[in-house]
Amino acid sequence: MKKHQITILDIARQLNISKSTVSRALTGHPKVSPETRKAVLELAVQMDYQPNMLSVSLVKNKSNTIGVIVPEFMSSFFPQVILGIQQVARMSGYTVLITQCSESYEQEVANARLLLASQVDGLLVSLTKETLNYDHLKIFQRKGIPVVFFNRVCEDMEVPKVIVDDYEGAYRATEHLITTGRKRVAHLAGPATLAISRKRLDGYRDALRRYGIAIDESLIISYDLTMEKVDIYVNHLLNLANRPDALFCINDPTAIQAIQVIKQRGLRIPEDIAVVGFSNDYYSAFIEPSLTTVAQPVQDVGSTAARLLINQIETDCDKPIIKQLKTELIVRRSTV
Amino acid sequence: MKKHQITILDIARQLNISKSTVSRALTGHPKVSPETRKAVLELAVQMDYQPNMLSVSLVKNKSNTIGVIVPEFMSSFFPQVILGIQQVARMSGYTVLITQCSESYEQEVANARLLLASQVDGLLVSLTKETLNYDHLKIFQRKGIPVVFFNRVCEDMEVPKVIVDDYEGAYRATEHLITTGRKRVAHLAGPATLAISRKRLDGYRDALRRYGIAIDESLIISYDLTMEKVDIYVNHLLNLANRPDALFCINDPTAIQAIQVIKQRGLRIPEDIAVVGFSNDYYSAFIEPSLTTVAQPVQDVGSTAARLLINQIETDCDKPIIKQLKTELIVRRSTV
DNA sequence: CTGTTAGCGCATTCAG
DNA sequence: CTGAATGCGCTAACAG
Repeated sequence: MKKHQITILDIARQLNISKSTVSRALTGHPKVSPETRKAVLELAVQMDYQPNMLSVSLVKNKSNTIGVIVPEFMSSFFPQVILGIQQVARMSGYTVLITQCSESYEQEVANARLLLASQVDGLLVSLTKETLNYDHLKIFQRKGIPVVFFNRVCEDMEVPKVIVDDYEGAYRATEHLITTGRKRVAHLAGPATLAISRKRLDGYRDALRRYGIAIDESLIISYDLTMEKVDIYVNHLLNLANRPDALFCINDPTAIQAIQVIKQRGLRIPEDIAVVGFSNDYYSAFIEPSLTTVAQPVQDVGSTAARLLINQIETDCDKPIIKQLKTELIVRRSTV
Repeated sequence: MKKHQITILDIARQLNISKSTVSRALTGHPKVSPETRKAVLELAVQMDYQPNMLSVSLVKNKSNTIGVIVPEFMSSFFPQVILGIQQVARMSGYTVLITQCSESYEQEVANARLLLASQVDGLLVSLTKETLNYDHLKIFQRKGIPVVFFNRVCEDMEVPKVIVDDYEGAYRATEHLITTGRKRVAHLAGPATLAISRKRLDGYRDALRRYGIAIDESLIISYDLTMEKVDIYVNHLLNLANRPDALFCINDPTAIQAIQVIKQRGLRIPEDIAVVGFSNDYYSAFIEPSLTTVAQPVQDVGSTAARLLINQIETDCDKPIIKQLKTELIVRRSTV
């Protein structure tokens, strides 16, 4: 069976009037007689008429679509962000085209091309851990398509960004570990390519400094966010002659994995070693011991990013604002 | 700044040749001289030319887009399924347009209209818990747009479906509880509107029957999947004069929430009461105690559904196959 | 091999 | 208020 659709022409013929009148009636144009309008509208619903968005977008040079590029879909973080995005997009009459990169730069480039070809009116991006070149995103700017970054932002581009205060969050987390008596706080950091990794690392460092604790570089390990590596690095830390008594992890999945390793080694949490994560993922409260973590306003990240973008689309004013949302330390049993 | 794009015309003018030749060169048409092709291709990349998919889709009456409607985005289940979908879609040259309903029927209808207007070539759907009327989906059939259901399927429509063997999974889970010595197995079921709820309930019932255990209706509670209710119902079960010694939950989030309640009441798991879930969500292994659950091949659900759909789009043969994927019981510490 | 023409479905001129 | 005509960017059929 072939794809068939009802067009304006079909309903124009039925009613024996011109296409333009039908179009006007359908789009709520003022200059059309009440009777004609009524007749058109009724026939339209009766015939299951759906305007062809492709045509509309083509002729208006506006697709009412915003593209989203996220690095991954495994953790609950990005799906949640997307929830926030969709919410405000829908309210403003935009469709959301979601693409996902599985942390691959190549995939990110491919997704960008795709969204460009799809004529999105704006782009919301969070980078993969591999991304170092931004040409595929700069094309959007050059073509006059607004771009807004969120979470994993690009520091090379002068566009609006939505982030959380990673520095502050990391500082508070580390401070919490110190003030609860820990002396040797290790940090399982993210890849240095990501600004969030660097900021969290800075927060960690500054907290130690502030409390007069010498920074031991052997306690800082950067890794690529692949879960298998966590086992290796945590075991390495636990094998150190002068074992750490606390571990601050770049995110919750990392922390949870670390906890598994620590428990397997027969060490007690938090007595032998305290653990804190970052993000407050949905299940972090349920694991044993429940995880102390830095909560981010996940959906807010999405909704503010979308708001910023849509505003830019509709007003053409593009101040490269950086919205920094607050984090909150959630203390649970992995530290106290 | 206004949105501006490079068109075939632009590159045709630069090269002083006709638009059709450019088009042919770009689409890899055989009948075009190597020099022209080379020149066109080079200029195209140099100018950042991106074909306008809206036009292409419009003229070909094919958007190379498949629409996806999922009921929710909070748990990791649907994002994972989507991963599977995207994988095969991308390989076959399709874009995926994802929509999410927050378990609202109205939202589902709105999403369907949107996808229809977007001229998707096919539709992948998993129903919300509220959906009882399927008119918004039948429109696709009527217009000759293939539809494939997955996970939460519609029994009223004769289209391909991808499900897991819910009955079998539930049966095995219940059997496991019985053979490990439980006599009073309760079931926290999903809403009867969903076929998966009914099938899991049937599996549960049949397992009890098979082992000669009388079914106590007071131990079966159907609920609407809103987490807050779990506390109420679990407490109710625990307050029964003849308390259950096992609890089979419709899914993992429910089971995890139930575990929290049980622990708060000071009961031991699995000694006082065993718990089993369904889905094997990512974090189910990490909670305390780790959760015995029925694993589903999540990504496979997505990929097979996508394969079924694309096959239907491209061959026009629409046997309403029902693919039933296998489940696997994962035994962890919440039961033994 | 290449150029010309027509038309996808729609919104938007411009004339009545 | 309504109809006819134009074009969005592109492909396909038809002529050279």
